[in-house]
Amino acid sequence: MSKDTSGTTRGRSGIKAVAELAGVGIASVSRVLSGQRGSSPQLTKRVLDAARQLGYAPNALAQGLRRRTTRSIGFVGSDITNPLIASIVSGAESVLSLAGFSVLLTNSGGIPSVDAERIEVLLQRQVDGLIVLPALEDDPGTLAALRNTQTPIVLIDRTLPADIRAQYVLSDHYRGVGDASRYLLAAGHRHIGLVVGRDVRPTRERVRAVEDAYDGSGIARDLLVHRGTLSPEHGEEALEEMLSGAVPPSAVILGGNQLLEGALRVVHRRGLQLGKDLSLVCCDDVPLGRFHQPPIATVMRDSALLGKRAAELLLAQPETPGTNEPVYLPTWFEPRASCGPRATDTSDTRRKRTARKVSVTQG
Amino acid sequence: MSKDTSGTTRGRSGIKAVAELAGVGIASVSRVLSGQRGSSPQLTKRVLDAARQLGYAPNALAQGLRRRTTRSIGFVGSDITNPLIASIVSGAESVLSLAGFSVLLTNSGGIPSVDAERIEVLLQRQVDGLIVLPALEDDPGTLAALRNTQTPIVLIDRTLPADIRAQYVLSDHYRGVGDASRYLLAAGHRHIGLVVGRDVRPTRERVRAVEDAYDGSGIARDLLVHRGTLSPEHGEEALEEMLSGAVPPSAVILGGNQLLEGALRVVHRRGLQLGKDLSLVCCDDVPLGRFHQPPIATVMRDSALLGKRAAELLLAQPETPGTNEPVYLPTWFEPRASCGPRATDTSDTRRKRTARKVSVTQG
DNA sequence: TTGAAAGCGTTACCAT
DNA sequence: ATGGTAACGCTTTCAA
Repeated sequence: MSKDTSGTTRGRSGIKAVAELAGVGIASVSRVLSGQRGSSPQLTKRVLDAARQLGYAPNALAQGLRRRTTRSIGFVGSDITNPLIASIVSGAESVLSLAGFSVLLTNSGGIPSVDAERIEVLLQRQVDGLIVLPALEDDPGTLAALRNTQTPIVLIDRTLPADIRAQYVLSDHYRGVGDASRYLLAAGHRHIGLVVGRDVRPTRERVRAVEDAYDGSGIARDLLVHRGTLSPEHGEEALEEMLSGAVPPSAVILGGNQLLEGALRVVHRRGLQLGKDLSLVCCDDVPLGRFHQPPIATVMRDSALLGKRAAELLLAQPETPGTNEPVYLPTWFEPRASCGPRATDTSDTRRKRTARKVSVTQG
Repeated sequence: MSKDTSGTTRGRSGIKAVAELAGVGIASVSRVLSGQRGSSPQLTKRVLDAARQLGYAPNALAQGLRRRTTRSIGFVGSDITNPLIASIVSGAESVLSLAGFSVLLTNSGGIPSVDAERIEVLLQRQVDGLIVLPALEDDPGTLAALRNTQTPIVLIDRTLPADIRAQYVLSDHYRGVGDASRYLLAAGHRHIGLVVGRDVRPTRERVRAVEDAYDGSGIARDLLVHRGTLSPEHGEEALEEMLSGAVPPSAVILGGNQLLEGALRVVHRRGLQLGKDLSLVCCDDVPLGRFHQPPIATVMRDSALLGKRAAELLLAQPETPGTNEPVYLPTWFEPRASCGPRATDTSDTRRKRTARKVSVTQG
């Protein structure tokens, strides 16, 4: 059982054991190991040797308790399974781990009360910072949890009431969706469908972008907005409902990549040909989106960059207390074959050219 | 600045403050708040009130230091951006957070030395358990890091030397890939290409599965194995190379979902029609795989379940010390239109029916 | 039932 | 340059 051939007897040894083995004081061990200068070469060597021999590694809990900093940050998102979120986490983690920070990951499943609870758990764990993508921007519980701390907070793609002390990393959804809308309008589409999620910043920006695109083109607003959750199921339901309506849109913008799968189910079931029978734009890339037949036009963004910037904001915090300007990150429209000119088919006569404005359907 | 309208002055208050405000001893506060019975109703009420009034939340660091358990587990994987890994993490997180555990997430980028380093960091942070998907099964550093601890460890889809004290959650790749192979052989394919990653358990099982499928069907082994990393780039390179070879396979199995994107680039570039010019099988689902034209035949598995089982093993650890049987989880082949019968085209005459056995190309 | 005090493994102050 | 010691915030004997 106990073959101690190796001279290295690793195990649960504390700083005390190192001090004893090295024949020095506990404080000296601490000093040497935390890389502070002010120790003689001999002492340093003795300590280092002893530490190595014991396989000593400091207890981060004790360090954190004493130093009042844990070099860890918490991430609160809805669902790591969403490639967009995964990418954000990945971007943040790469920056943070390089700086010696660890990431505490939490999924809330998009449930506001869980958001709040997880934020509280992470704060109890004394994280040095929080990156949050809350499900809602006005959930009392979530806001209370965020208000209840001095810990630096970075929000991604959300804007919270001004009394919340936080920094923001925001995507310029307005631009990408605006470009997509103008592209569609230029292609002759006059009735655009927009599927969005809950009332958070990206949703508002996207709606505004399409509306402004209509206005800017001097075309009467004829926008069909469908609100729900950003799930494949909602994507399916929303598109089905839109296409079954009295005046189906000839082009649809999906405000979230998770919607695409559901939407494609409808497209395939109905045997629609994208870019011809229906033009489709998706917000945020989906792995095989560009290999779909036809490729799916997409409002792109560098999602890993969102996470990186958020992490950088957190890391810079101590030095830069004042800079509260939100960080804006670009989006851009990549037209692909899923978008085509509006079919000038006979059924067009069916359309009532009433002065419909913006109609909203709850999903 | 300091509007103290609310009676609740939340903040950094410790257990001491609660004790003072309640006019009781520190120990009593601890007892009440950790839900131990043995306190009078009056005491309990006083404590609870004081705690609420101060917005007190215990410091998990101090608790962990004292209790010698942190209710946190570490996850070490290559890349959360891979939907497979994301799904595993998500499965684990759902089980763990329900049990009050937090997850420390780490990405190693598939670099063995980083695996080792991250394991060590997590151990320093005193995690109560580790879920690991190391890049290699025999990296000395990684093995040393794992050996150097009493902390419970669960490995996913990897088998390590017997001297490593760990539990295993393994997918039955043999079955799924075997079924896929038999399907292809039955469809007339005689020369199958297999793209795999590094020499880890899934790779070995997949190779073995195809070989055994040949043998079991009484067909001479004519397998072309391409080894590399499981990246889109390698997928592209591998397929390109295989198809450019003297005797290109008529069917290819991709041993990893990340390969598909690259492979599809080749397919589209060459204008190949899947299921006709080339049959393609992918291991592990890719979001839009079934919506590709034609849909991609896939060796499926419940990847979230891998994470869940791993988490459950960790949570059960204290009670079940002995049970060291690996947990086996199924995979299954879902044939889709990307697989078709072997084309009996003229170029068939070109094939030299030499007694080639298993040829291996390094990627 | 309650509370004082020791101790978890560090760090940082303050002498020496 | 070095080491003793008091905290850090909590849990857990142990006495009362």
